[in-house]
Amino acid sequence: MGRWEPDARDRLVRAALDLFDEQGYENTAVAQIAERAGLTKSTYFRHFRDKREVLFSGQDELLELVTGGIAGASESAGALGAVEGALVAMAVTFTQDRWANGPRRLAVIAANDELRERDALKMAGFARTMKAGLLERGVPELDADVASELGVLALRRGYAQWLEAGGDFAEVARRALEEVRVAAAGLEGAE
Amino acid sequence: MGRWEPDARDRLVRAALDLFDEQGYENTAVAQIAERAGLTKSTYFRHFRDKREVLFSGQDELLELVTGGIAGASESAGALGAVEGALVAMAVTFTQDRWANGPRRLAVIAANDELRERDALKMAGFARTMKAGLLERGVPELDADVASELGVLALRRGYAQWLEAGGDFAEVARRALEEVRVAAAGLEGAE
DNA sequence: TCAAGTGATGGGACTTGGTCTCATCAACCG
DNA sequence: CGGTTGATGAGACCAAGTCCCATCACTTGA
Repeated sequence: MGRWEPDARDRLVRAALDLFDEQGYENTAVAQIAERAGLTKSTYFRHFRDKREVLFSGQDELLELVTGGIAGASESAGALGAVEGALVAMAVTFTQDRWANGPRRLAVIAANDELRERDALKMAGFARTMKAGLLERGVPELDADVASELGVLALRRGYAQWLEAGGDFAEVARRALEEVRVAAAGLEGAE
Repeated sequence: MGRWEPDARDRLVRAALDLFDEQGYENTAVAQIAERAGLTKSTYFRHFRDKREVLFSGQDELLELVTGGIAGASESAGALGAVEGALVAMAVTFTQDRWANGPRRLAVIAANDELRERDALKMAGFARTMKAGLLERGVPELDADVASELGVLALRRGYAQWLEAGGDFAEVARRALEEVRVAAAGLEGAE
């Protein structure tokens, strides 16, 4: 059994989420996750590079969408327009069924420092990728920095809103970005 | 020897930075850091909660300055004005002698994923603390989110500029924040 | 002056994350 | 039917991190 059963990766993800949810991240050993999935520790580490990553798989795919979304934005679009292109491009992976476990996943991450750390790194990765794409388009360095940070903020806010209320992710993210843009434009200086 | 020699913590920090610099973070064991500092692994973990943290000590102190700086900003100051208060308040710890190893530290962090991960968490911590302080002042949630993210961006940019060019940190950070503010205000929408 | 107390350290056992290597077994292919 | 491929199992191994207890330097109070 186990051997050659399909979807080893998915089984590991589900087992991990269940166990983290039931008994907490720290009280769960990798060997235990593997066992529940009908696999072994060796196999776990063949699929995920460490204990945290099981909750963050699919990131690479998203980064490619970000890069493509920014590069594919219309010539005339400004920095934020290109960032919007990135958010909209990400929408193809944000489908209801694939993210049914989104809220549980968020709760588990929020409850643990190690996981929040990994989450912060992932977010920084989005920002870095957006910034690189913007620089590629000729956006000045400062503008690229600001636009990518605001883009990640919009992504975070949009994701949370989408998990809560559902709907079309592209639309939700677009609104979140516009919201953030208006707020940023309205901030006054210090003097 | 070693026992009761003063400054155990500082010795550990210096030993760690030296070793990470010489042979890389991954190739350095905690026991080795402790040994170079004339201490043992046990003592190391009494001073730092894990291997990464030795490069990030002093964070709590900075968070307190952030909180104080925001709370202490003048009544009439807006969100960004309060954030500026936080950056200026942090300047007391950014003195040339205490940060002589800043560039080496940055290089070591940039060279390693685990350390960049911790760095991302620390930055997220600054943002969270700033946001909390702004909410405390009655700033709307969205504005607090945007202002704190821009504040952290200004902190990062200002810190890098200060390490490179020196000068008064408060002044450098203030300029960085204003720069970021102007760039954010100038970003156009997507339509 | 000395005995008790305090606080930082040493030391070592132990668990677990993570790496590495080799054996095994199912499926595929000629 | 025999060889190849690719995912898995098994187990040794190292380092991170936890825990507990002994030890020693220094302080305090009688």
